Amino acid sequence: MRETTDFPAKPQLRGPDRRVAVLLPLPLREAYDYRVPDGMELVPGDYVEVPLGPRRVIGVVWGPGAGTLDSGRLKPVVRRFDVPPMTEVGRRFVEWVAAYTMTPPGFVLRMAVSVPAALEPPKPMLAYLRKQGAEPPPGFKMTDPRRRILALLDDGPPRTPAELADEAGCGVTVVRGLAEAGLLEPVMLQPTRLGRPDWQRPGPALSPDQRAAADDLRERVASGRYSTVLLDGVTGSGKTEVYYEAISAALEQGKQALVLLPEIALSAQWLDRFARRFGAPPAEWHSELTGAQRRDTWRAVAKGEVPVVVGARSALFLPYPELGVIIVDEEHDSAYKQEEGAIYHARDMAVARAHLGGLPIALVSATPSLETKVNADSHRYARIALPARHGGAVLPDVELVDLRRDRPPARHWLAPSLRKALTDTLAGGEQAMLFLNRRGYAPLTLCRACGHRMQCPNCTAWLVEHRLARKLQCHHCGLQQPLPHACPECGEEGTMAACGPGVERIAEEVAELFPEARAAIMASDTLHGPRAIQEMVESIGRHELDIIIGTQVMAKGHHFPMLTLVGVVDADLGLNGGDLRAAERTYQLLHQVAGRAGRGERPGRVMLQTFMPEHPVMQALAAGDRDGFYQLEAEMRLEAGMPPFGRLAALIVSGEDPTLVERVAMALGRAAPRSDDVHVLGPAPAPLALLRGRHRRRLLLKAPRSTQVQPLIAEWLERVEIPPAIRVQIDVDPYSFL
DNA sequence: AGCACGCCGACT
DNA sequence: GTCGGCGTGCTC
Ligand SMILES: [Zn+2]
Ligand SMILES: [Zn+2]
Repeated sequence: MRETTDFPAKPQLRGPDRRVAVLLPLPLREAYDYRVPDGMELVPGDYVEVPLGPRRVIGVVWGPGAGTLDSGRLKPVVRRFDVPPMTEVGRRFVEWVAAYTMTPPGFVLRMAVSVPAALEPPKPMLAYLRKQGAEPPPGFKMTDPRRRILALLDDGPPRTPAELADEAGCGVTVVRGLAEAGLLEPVMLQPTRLGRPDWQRPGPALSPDQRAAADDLRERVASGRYSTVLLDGVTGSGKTEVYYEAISAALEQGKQALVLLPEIALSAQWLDRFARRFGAPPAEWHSELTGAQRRDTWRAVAKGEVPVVVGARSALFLPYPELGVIIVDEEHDSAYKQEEGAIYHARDMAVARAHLGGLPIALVSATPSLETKVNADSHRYARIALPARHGGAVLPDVELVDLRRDRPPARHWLAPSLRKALTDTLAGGEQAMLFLNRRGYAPLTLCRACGHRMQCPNCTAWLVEHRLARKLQCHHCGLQQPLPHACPECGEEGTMAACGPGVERIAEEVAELFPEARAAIMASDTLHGPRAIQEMVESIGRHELDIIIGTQVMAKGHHFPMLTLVGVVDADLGLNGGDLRAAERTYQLLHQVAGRAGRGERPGRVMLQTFMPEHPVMQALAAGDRDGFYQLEAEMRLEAGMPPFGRLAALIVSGEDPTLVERVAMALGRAAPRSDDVHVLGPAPAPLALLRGRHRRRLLLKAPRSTQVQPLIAEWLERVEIPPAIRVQIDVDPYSFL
């Protein structure tokens, strides 16, 4: 079964001096050699434990040893884990991501071995069955909770004490009491696997357009060759049913399917819908999983027991034995860009993963990224366009509210026309949503006496007032402090004033305008975890709420038939600040928000409050002119030589000492590569010039699209000495300038 | 990334 | 006199 023959140079694996290169999940420059002890057989990809200095770490056998170190200094591999080895494709993917993002390979490997506990065999869990024919001992009171647990066990599989207690609504002590009385039969349980999605289950009837799209995708999956497809269709065009067919085709081949979603789009609604189609939910992979869930899922994926994974960007690094298709839903979403640690764009890495693995990938969106759109237009990617479904959603009517004329009262943010629309909607017994992508009560607090502004000491950012929590908060580093009564600058009391609105303040205005209406805030800090979101979503679905005031968490994937009015409180919010993608992202976000209005029978109405109704983003949204917007945006990028028509890479120089940061940044600026078509801009203060106590300066390299920027940057960095107190982060294809 | 080694300030 | 601060450097 376990062959050692696929090593390119197998002699080192056998014979007297057997050594292997082991890549460790640490930011080291290369793999380290280890001696293979007698009796141990290793293949590339094997997960192993090795000594490193005084400690033991896990690693992955990367290939035959380099042999540069004399064998006397080699330490032996401690043990091999009993898990299927990382595949060749998996290892090449780690190397590819490392090379592209200019991250040490070990650092990328760390994302692929993120759950060391998964390498150990699972500990069997204690579970209980009803012991046949056992009678309660004399004096044993058959209480209600005890009876409920026995009844539960009479029909059903063995369950753990925790599960039983949970189902019976009592404590685990009740279960223990029954066990001590000899009424339960203990059994050891292997971790349970959820039901497997069944590809043979018939799907729903598809429209002819959906059928054609689904057939196209099925064929690509069956071909087992790489291709990238843009699946382009508005909300309600039935994209999801179409890509389910691709998943079904991958499972039919005995391969796995991966669905990537922005983290906040991974809702209970999504999972339910999947389960209805395939008879079982997929495995989930996201930041809210517990350690045990992570461990079981990782191990099950490695063993080929998980046919479908749905997850956030890190799901890309799970140990799939043989992926058959990747779906990137909401592919335009900026949440796919990982900005901390290894900096990568999961959508782009997914395309590379598909390429390396020889499998199709579908990028799905109603508002594709300009990158993807241009790739589809130039036929680098295929395109499947899904028209709006007959009987499906009609695009809502989008109106612009010109805040220069239609002014809200002082210290209020809802314009008269939006107030009127809210009144009408409520009178009609329908629901409304007010969208403002800003958490808290007010984004800025200032002193009316001296003008002092409350700023985060660690970041270039205002402190945001959270009135419900009675705190000032920094949204970048998490700093919290109580609201000051007196101005910290001039000492005057009662002069601190809230400036501008957040969702909490909008909720206040709503309560003032519509005291009878049932209103609630939906924001990531008011809803803790997917369960809270799910409860809120159900509550809205049951029409227990009239007005929802929401941030980004409301923009995704939830559909409410009675929600017919969407008011965007500040449509201009993302447009300020000069970000390269500001217009594109604002368009995508507002388009998605608009899609929340009026599905099903009722027409929807969307009102965008703006100070710049003439802005192309607003005009395109109002006119429903998607193609016109993309064309204009593409022309501007082409003109400026910006992505997707040019390439960017950013160097972020950071450190605690601002003068040292500046000195290193200047040295990098002087050593920058310059030629006719490669330019380096900066150093300039980075978008957050101070972040978590570190001062940051940025240099931006701009090159033609065909340029390979990595070698240029590598040479550039070698020309400059970087002191240890300074960190230089490389962001190839920076996404956000903010 | 850890973890040790190492060389200077305030403590039992 | 030691305890401990974290700067620097190594780990096959
Ligand atoms: Zn003041
Ligand atoms: Zn901060």
